[in-house]
Amino acid sequence: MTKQIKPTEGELEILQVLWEKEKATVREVHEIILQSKEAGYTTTLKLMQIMFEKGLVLRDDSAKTHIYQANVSKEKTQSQFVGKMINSLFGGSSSQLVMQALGSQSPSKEELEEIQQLLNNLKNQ
Amino acid sequence: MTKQIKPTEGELEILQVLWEKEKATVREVHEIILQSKEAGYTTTLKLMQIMFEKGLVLRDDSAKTHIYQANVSKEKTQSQFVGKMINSLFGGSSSQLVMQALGSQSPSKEELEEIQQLLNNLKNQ
DNA sequence: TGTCATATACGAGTAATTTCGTACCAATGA
DNA sequence: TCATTGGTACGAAATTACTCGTATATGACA
Repeated sequence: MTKQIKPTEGELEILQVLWEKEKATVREVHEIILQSKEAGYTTTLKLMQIMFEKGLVLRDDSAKTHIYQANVSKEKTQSQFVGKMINSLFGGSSSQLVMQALGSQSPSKEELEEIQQLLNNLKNQ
Repeated sequence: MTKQIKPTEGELEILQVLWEKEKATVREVHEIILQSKEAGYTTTLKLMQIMFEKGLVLRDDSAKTHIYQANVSKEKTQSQFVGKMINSLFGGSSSQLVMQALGSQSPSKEELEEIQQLLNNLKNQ
C-alpha cells in the first residue's frame, strides 16, 4: 500500500475540480474555485505546485501553460476520509455514520433504491 | 441557528471524551487522551481552555479543580462534519456517502437490520 | 508553619497551511 | 523592437493549530 497523504481542505477543493475535468490548467481550476470563494490566482497556483511536490497531482509542463491532473483517485480519497470520520466521530461504527447521513439529508427515491440494492447484497453474504 | 464553530482535530478528541463521560476534569480527559497518543498535561489543559473561550465546552470553576462538559452535542457535530463531507467529497449526494461507508467497512447483521428499518421509514414517506 | 502535590494561567515557540507580492520569462502584436 | 498580456517560480508574511515551559495559587498534611 502506497502511503496515503491526506489532502488539506484547500487541496480537496482543487482535487474536486480535477476529478470533474480530468485535465485542467491552473487558470481553469482557479475560475471554478472563484465561484465558491475569493482567492488570488497565485494562491491557487502555489497550492497546485505544492500538490505536485506531494504527488497529489501530475503535471505536464512541456508547454508554457502547464496541464494538471489528479494523481489520487476520488474513491480512494473518499474512503480515506470516511474511514477517518468513522473512527474519530462514530466510534468505529460505519452504520452509525450511515444512519446520520440518511437521517439528516434526505435522498431521492432512486437513491434509496440504490442503497436498498447494496443492502440486499450485503445481507446475502 | 447559533453559528457552528468547527472543532479541530485535537478538539474533537477531547469532545469525544466529554461526550462519553458527561463531566470531567482536565486530568481525567488527559488520562484518556494519553491512551491513544503522547501529549503533555498542559497541552490538554490549554486546548480545553481555548475550547472554553470558543464556547465548545462549559466549565465549572467554582472549585480549584475545574469541571468541564461539552457544550456542543455529539449529534450536531456529527451532522456538521457529515454535511461538510457530503458537499466537499460527494458532490452533495448523501447516498454516495452511504454507499462508500457501507462498501468499505462491513457492518454486522444487527447493524444492517437497523439500517433496513430506517430505510423502510424513509421509503414510506 | 513549611513543604509537597496538583491545579490553572499564560506567553511563546513550532509546525502546517494558506495567501500573496514580486520577479521573471515567453509569446504576440503594433 | 518594445510594450502588453499571461504564464510560472519563489520567498515570505499571515493564520491557525498545537505544544510546552514556567510562574503562581491552593489545599493537605507532617
